[in-house]
Amino acid sequence: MASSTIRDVARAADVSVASVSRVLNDHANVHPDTRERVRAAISALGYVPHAGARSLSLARTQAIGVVLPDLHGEFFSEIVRGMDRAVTPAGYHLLLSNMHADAELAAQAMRTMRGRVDGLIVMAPHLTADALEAALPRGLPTVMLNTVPSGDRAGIRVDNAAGIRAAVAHLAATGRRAPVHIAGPVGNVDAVARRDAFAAAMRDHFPDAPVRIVAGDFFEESGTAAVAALVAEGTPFDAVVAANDMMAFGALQALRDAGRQVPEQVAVTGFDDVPLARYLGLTTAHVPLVDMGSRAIDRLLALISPGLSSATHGARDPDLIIPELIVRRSSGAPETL
Amino acid sequence: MASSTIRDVARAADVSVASVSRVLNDHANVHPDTRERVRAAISALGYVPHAGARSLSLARTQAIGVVLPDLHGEFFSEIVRGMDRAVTPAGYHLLLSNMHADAELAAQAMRTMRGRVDGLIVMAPHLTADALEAALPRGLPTVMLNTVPSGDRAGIRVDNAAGIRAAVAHLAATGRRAPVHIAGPVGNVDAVARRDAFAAAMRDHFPDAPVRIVAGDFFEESGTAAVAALVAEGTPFDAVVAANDMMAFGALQALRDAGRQVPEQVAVTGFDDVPLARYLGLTTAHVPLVDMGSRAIDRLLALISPGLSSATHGARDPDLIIPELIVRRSSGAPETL
DNA sequence: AACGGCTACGTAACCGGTTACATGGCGCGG
DNA sequence: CCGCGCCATGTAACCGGTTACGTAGCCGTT
Repeated sequence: MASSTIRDVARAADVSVASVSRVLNDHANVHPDTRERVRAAISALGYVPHAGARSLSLARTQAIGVVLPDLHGEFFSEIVRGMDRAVTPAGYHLLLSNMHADAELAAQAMRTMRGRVDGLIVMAPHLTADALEAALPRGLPTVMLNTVPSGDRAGIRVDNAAGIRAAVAHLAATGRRAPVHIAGPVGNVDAVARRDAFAAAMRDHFPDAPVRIVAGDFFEESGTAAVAALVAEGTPFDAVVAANDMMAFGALQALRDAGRQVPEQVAVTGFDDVPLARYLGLTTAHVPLVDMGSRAIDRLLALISPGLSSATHGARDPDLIIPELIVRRSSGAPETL
Repeated sequence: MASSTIRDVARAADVSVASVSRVLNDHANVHPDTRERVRAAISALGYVPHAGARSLSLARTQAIGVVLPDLHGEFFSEIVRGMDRAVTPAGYHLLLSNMHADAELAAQAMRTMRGRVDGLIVMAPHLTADALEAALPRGLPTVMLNTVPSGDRAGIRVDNAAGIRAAVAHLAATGRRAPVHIAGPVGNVDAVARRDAFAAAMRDHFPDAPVRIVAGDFFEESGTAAVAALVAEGTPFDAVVAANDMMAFGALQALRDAGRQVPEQVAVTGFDDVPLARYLGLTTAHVPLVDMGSRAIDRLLALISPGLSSATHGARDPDLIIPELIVRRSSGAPETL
């Protein structure tokens, strides 16, 4: 029952463990007869090498740790899918760990990765640079995703400002007069960048309009609540710029409940372009989520084994992703999909 | 740079590695002064224990392997989310591995898990029982998800027949006359069960109608193609029973393109109830995906440490999940959502 | 015949933890 | 004052692999 070890195989094949190891790893200098005997013993015993032990002696685990704040919604699952896509052909595995908001627990999560993985992808938009730097285990190659740039660590980021600017410019160009912003959680880098970009874009495109920003938390319900509150207060607005798609969906829901026509009376835009956005006809700043995931892995793998860097990505700064605005029904595009 | 080991800490604190280990694991019988010295040395060196080495000597990795065929779509991501939910509080991690269709590669994937994880969750609806049994490493606790029951292994399954029966009965009850089925990939257990259940349900509810089944592969495009083909051939039908939600979405798309009204002219039902289904108003057999994921983990954890089984689930056969039909717009429910 | 070099293989150290067992020092009862 | 037991701690084996290094045997040269 207890699975057999390399020594069992060695005994069965009447050779030393070294020879078994050589056969397993296709090393040269093994006599064909010996190789055959070892192979036979392996399949007779049903031997499967113990990856953990191998990792320890090679100091390579063939695994990549992924630390992220949540697995909710398509946003994260798309990114993880992208990572998986890139990691499998390279012979690596993904070790998932989702961390809680608390900085101490986050540090905990990152530390338990040491000795388990060869590198780390960290998505921690809610941590400060200091907290992060304190939490990261030393000597572990790390790539940050949508996280405050910290020291000289590699990171892949989305140009939040560009996405919001494009949305606001589009609203101005299509004749809207009073956009409001539903912001993401306080303390989240992306949320903050988007909020600031909204304020700046308002000054550029709507210098005379008040800058209205209402709080949200990136979840659908907060979008619904935000719009419901605006409606209840009687605040005038004819466009909603949500800081992410999920809140935009919530906003659409609330607008429907309030009997406001989209896009005739109110335009809605999101951010991320999760798959659902296409189905629901949401205008949004497209972020190549799957691609971001695989790109992060490629970057990390290059860090891990510097030699075989597979032809640097063409672009000038491949680490800054510029979202592209996809115009759909929710902001007035003719029926598509 | 190179991170320090327990021996470095021992040297710095002027104690033996045993004492350091005792401090790390909160063992009794360590003098408070010693404990303090060790703690100081640990933080001075920034020492983080090497989980791999620990695993090897304890023969416990605190990780669960998840082997699945694909990460595409919400189906899998919801399940994985459920797993993560259950695994984190137990102090375990998830090691993802998605396997390719080929049985040999699948076996490979499962084998490389040995020594990396304490248990395995296998979702392999496309493998035969034999192939599976041959591939599974011996002595590794395993729970199968939507997979042919093999030997006495634990497994969690969906009652495919019940879901399809409910859908067909609903269509009959609401006056449809000629349903067609879009089947899933050949060789997939769930797909086969659903197809057979459709044929059986047709005999029960529509004894005079022909049983029309068209091929699909669980992806959206195949649903679109299937309906497009039916329309092109002029085959009469007033209901589409898709073997999963994604194909149902594709069918909706194709129906819209063909100018057929849903649900007036054609009703559509899916299977799974992925989150998207609610947004698009799809009638579907609800499968508690997140719950299935966590339940699989609970089951596995109980297998791993038999002692502390956390109160068996109330139900009589908690391992067979009965889907419940959720009726929405696509089959004639009044406007919801 | 002596020697060098090559091939095939075994021995044992090592990766970084855990822990059974041994040990030394101390307090305490008799 | 002796001996017992307990507490705190150290030594070294072990988990299951990999591999540097050593060696035996064989061949070909000179």
